[in-house]
Amino acid sequence: MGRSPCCDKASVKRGPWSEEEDAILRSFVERFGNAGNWIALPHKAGLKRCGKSCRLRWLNYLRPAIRHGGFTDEEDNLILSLYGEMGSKWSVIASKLPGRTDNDVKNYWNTKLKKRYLAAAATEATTPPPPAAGDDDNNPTTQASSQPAPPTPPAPLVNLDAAGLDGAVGDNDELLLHKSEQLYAELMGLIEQQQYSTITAAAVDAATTTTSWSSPSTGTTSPTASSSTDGSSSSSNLPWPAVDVHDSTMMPPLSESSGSSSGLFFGSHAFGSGSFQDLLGSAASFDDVMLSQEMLYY
DNA sequence: AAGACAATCAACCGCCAGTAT
DNA sequence: TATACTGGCGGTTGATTGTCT
Repeated sequence: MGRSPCCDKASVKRGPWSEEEDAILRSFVERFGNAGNWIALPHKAGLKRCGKSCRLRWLNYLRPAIRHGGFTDEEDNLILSLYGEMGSKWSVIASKLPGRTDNDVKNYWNTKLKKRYLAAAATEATTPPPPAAGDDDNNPTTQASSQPAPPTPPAPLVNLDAAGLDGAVGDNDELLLHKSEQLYAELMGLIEQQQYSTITAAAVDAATTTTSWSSPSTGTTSPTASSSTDGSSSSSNLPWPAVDVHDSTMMPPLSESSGSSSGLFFGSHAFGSGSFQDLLGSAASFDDVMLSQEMLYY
């Protein structure tokens, strides 16, 4: 039997992510996690993206404490050492390098380290082998000892399904409205801050050096700022505490999804499935969408 | 200045393993 | 037990950027 595709490729957007999409995905994941299901996430968040694409975007780019580029000599050596031990187990290797993704390590290997490795291997062929694996100089535990900041108490996550944010309107309308208004305000704050991120990035980087981390056992968050080496927006710009979902298994479990969620509230604005993105696509700018409030009520 | 080439890296693809039903 | 579904992974592609001629 053939394998069913994870999404309808004809109806999902592909290619580079826009700032608006990043903002939506970031705000959604930091608030709700992956809602228990990456495949269903774009539907709930109003993104016309494949769930796997959302997951990849979050894990490789939007996740807090991500570092891009600027590999240190220590990291180089560790990658070379681990590759020699286990080969192209990029996820394992990346797990030994805080803030690095498997994709980054893989790209770095293919573009830079591979040549060094092959050259070293060629040299090694004519000389005695190096010390066995497990050398303390490359001990991952030692590497991890420089890790950041202890976790701090988490911000409570809103349970999307339990809160009825799937578009259903029940007796707790006021509660929903309140939560929705908060979300809307937060999203607007994020967008506004992103407009100035270029200006403030340098100052933020200079002022923030800690990273967020969380406990898998508790799914707690560490709402500390993260530095960004490339000047891109980071959780430090966010108006709410960051949820660390370094590993998706760390995400706090949400209640069972009904599977029929059909929309999401931002502020007093209810977005049906895909409707938010529909508006984005038809508007001249993201601001146009937000300013056209009457369009958002339905 | 412009074209060719190389390097980089975000994103996609398809497979596999684990889990739910 | 069989099947379907999802998350995760490694390999690969292709657009963009930088460098060289």
